[in-house]
Amino acid sequence: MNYSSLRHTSIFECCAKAEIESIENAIGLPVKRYKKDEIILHAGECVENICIVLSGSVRIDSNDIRGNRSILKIVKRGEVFAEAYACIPDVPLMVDAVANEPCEIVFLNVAKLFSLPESETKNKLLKNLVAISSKKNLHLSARILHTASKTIRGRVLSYLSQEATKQNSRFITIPFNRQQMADYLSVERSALSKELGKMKADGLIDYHKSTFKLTL
Amino acid sequence: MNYSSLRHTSIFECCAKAEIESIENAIGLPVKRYKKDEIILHAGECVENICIVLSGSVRIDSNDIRGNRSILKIVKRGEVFAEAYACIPDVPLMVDAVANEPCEIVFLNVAKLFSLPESETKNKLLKNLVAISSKKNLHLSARILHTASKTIRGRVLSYLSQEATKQNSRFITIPFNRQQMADYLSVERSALSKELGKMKADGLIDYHKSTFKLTL
DNA sequence: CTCCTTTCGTGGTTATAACAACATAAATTT
DNA sequence: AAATTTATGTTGTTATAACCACGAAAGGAG
Repeated sequence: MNYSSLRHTSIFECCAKAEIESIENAIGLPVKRYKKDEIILHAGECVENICIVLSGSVRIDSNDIRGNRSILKIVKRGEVFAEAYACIPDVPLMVDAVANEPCEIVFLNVAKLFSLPESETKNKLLKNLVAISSKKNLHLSARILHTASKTIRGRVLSYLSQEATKQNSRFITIPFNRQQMADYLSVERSALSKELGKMKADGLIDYHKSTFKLTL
Repeated sequence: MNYSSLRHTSIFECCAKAEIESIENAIGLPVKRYKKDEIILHAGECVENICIVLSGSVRIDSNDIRGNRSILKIVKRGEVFAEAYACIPDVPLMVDAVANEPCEIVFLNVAKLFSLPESETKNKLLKNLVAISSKKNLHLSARILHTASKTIRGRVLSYLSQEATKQNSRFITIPFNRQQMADYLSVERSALSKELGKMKADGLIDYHKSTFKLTL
């Protein structure tokens, strides 16, 4: 097992090598390698493992009934996925998890983790798990908030305002290009470009690429 | 303290009276009463307590920059709110929590809970916390999925399909009236009514009030 | 530097949803 | 049961965003 990589994952944060070993001995930490585009988890199946991305990256695909694929999320090295499903038994996956590039995934069985005798290490893991889940919660809630407005302008303002608050500045840099920003706000790219242009003309914002200025 | 009510909350699920008492002795479980429409948590403040609804109900309000109020959620008796914020220190609330009717709220300090020595009871609470958070996660993800489509029809189908899967039947009852369904899908009520009518005409669905039939 | 690819903005067209106003039906109150 | 309120459906109008096609700009690779 590659402990140095594992130590830098969100779920094993603040764990020493010995602690990870003790977990491995107690409940096992199987690793699996996947080729690019290989499916790691299929929609419909039930999972009982938290999946940890040791290397490479994974994309979470939503495939609605009529074959409309859309990428919900890219899970990067050190991050985890499927943890919510793993913590709620018997709920079938709504999405696919696919290797976005060659990757190694470590599987952590949650039920076994829970049934472990109390220990400092177990406690750390649970704490980390709560933090991961809570953070994701806040992100999901924020996105819902930002896509609540019926107009593109409203969505953009909602999103940029929050970013401005977070970054504590009216000059903000967002982690998206136009297409990604459009996807995040659930609008069409060119329509977003158009609206951003109008907002600039109206003196609401200024921008260049992914840097924006809110002219309050 | 009203232990019998507390025992039936999601966070204290499966805890005996003695266990709750031990938690109360160790970290305290202050209770506060609120009048209808009294603000329990203000947007902008940071919270460190999980808030437990002992009686009454609480509504989570989003007030965007331009005074557009919208009800994000009603938290009922036995449920908790603000838990995600409480688990991630120093993140300011994006929403208000307001007493929807006279209510009693119990406050559970997460940091204190985490720093408690390991015990069976602490373990139960953490497990419950993970379950609560994970469940909420799945709900939020589902909602994002359902509002991803750009058309009302797509959103309705996405939502109803999942409900059909969950309820394991093509006859489904949803927990919403039209207005609530429209809010959930982020569309306008009358537009939703219109589209539902069209979908019925197109033979896709049948419905009466809040019961639907997917004609696959 | 040139070629190629990707990203971004623009214009025009069309589909769609928001909005407003009203009608009908259902539920609640008295 | 009548009256009031609330929920739902309907119609028409208008604003808006999706969609399509294109061109310009930026970024990378050879």
